[in-house]
Amino acid sequence: MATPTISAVAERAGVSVASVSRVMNGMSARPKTESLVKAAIAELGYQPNSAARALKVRKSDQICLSFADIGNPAYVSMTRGVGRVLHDSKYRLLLASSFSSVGEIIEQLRSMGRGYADGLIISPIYSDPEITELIAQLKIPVVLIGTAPKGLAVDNVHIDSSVGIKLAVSHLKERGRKRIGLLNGPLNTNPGRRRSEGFKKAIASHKLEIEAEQIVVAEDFSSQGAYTALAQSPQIEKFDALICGNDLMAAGAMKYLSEKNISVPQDMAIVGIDNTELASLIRPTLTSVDLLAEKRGEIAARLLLDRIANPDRAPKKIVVKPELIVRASS
Amino acid sequence: MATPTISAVAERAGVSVASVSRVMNGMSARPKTESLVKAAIAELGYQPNSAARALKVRKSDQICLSFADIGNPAYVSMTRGVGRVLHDSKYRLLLASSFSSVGEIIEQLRSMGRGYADGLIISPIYSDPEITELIAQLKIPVVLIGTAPKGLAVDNVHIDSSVGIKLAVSHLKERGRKRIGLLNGPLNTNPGRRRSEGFKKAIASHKLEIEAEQIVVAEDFSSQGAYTALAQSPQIEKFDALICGNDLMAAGAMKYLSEKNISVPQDMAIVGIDNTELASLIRPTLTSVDLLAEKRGEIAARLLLDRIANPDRAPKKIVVKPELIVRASS
DNA sequence: CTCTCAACTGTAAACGATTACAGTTAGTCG
DNA sequence: CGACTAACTGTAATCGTTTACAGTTGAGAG
Repeated sequence: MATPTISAVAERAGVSVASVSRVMNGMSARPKTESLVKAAIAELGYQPNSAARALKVRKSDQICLSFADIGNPAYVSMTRGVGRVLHDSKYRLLLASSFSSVGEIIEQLRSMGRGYADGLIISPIYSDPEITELIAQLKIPVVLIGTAPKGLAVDNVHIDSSVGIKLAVSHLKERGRKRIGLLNGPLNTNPGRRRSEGFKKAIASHKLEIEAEQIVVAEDFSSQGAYTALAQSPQIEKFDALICGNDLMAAGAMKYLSEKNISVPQDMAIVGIDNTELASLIRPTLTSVDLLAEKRGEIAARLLLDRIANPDRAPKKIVVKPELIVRASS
Repeated sequence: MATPTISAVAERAGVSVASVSRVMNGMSARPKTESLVKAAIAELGYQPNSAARALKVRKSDQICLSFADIGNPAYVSMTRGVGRVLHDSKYRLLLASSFSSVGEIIEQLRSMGRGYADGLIISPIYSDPEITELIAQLKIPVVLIGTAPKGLAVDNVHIDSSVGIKLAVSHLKERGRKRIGLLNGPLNTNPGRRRSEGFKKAIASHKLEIEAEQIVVAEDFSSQGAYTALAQSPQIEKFDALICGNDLMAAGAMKYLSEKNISVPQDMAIVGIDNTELASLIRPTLTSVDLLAEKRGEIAARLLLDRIANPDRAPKKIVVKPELIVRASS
């Protein structure tokens, strides 16, 4: 009852291994050969060994998706988008998540040289020249989701979250808010940095109408982190609008505010980011900037498949536009 | 600049390929040999080809996690638990999600014979004799999360969700609720079926105190599905308590109720299932039965690693106890 | 009936690692 | 200093496929 090999099938069908291989791979064969082989395959329940095949053809039929933390809903959506596209292809999805340091990303990128994936979709939360260098040296196609370091020739799906913040700020301004805060996550991450930059730019472009602005940095992008950060920044309570680093943080902020009897949106407008399902489930429903993570995952996966099929085309950069979804909180 | 092979390293170091392999795998070697090899590896940036290794040693260093839908928060938590455990091992995590039919699960199980995973953690949403049969025939260790078909000798992590429902019913009864409904997901799924069974049992054991009970079946486990199902079951509004198939459904139900001006918990107590982060973020905060998905994922991963290390031990069944987390909604 | 040639088939050599087995070292002891 | 032995090293076979190349087949033309 050992797992049948291609030679067992060949013997059973009375043909050569080459013929079996050819039938398996859909190359032309005499009808009689084909039926003999197919019968033998069915009888033995033969499944080709993927390692042997991978060794020979230098393809693993796997695609690796690599991001910081599977706990983050935005990455989950991204995974869903990638998964949906790959589901209809021959590729399997290898998840390389939960790296918590630059060193780990580097480690992971190094190990891509072992050839266990035919392509990589990566959304690095940290920027680092060594990471850039490693990505550049990778011999498999790479799609980068997020801010691509200049000079790195890879396909790139980008969403300008600073535009998203600008949408939020303009919206708040139109609603007559004048004292706008940003409750951000850590600034040593790409998303954190870009949110702060975008916020400053947006404020600057409206500076006549804005009376006060402030950035509060939480220790992570969680609801608890947001709650704690607010508790430690009492002056922010005097503001009339708060943009939060993501929907979870917005929910954490709303929890804090309701405990302090600061009403949303009357006393304080709240805008989240990511437009996750959460936004429509909490009360008041949450205005949120949709960064279209699932769609970006889909696009990235399609770009990758396209690039695998067509390795020489020039790298593409696809820019996705954030959308502001206005609900009751602002 | 072709990828260096073990022979290149051997040549460079002036030793045989066998020695290189031995140094790579930590077997004893003369100090001089070891340093020569290590230097050559570093100079060439050698990474062993995983397919060649897999072919020879018949191990892929991959573990497959297979479940219905990556969109479901419970599975996401599970993935997180599995991921955390595997992160500290040599195994990579292969995700096989999004099967939408029995046929697809079968297809997937079949392909496990290709040897691309050393172990499988599966949480099948449907039951089917053919699935059972295929799992039994698999030559790699399997851990099943969920209800194991009798007679199937695999490691199993089980949570008795009917106990969870019982906790919820008892709790509601203690709070004086007498007309209790269950807003369930589809009954052709394992979770759906078990929730209904548990509900009926729990009601039966309290039947003196319960005046009315009803099961409403939504078309899926989503918040939208729950919302729609409630809208189509007006009589349920007369009930004074509603247990929901998961937290998302509970949120959907609460949305519907608030639109109908039925106040929670005064007019209607709500209990969710899964105790996701959502439960503490919505208002009123949601009482929920924690099915400990993340913990189950962790346990499953550990069971699998243990079984890989120790293939002959008897199958274990680990039963996890659901916990009722009481919050404001009940 | 033989020849031609296109279409198919089989043989055997890869792919890049691991490892049994035999051969080589070099250290120790008398 | 030589013999013995334990420890290391090298050669070559092997894992299960794919595929180049050469060999075979058979249908159709003459």
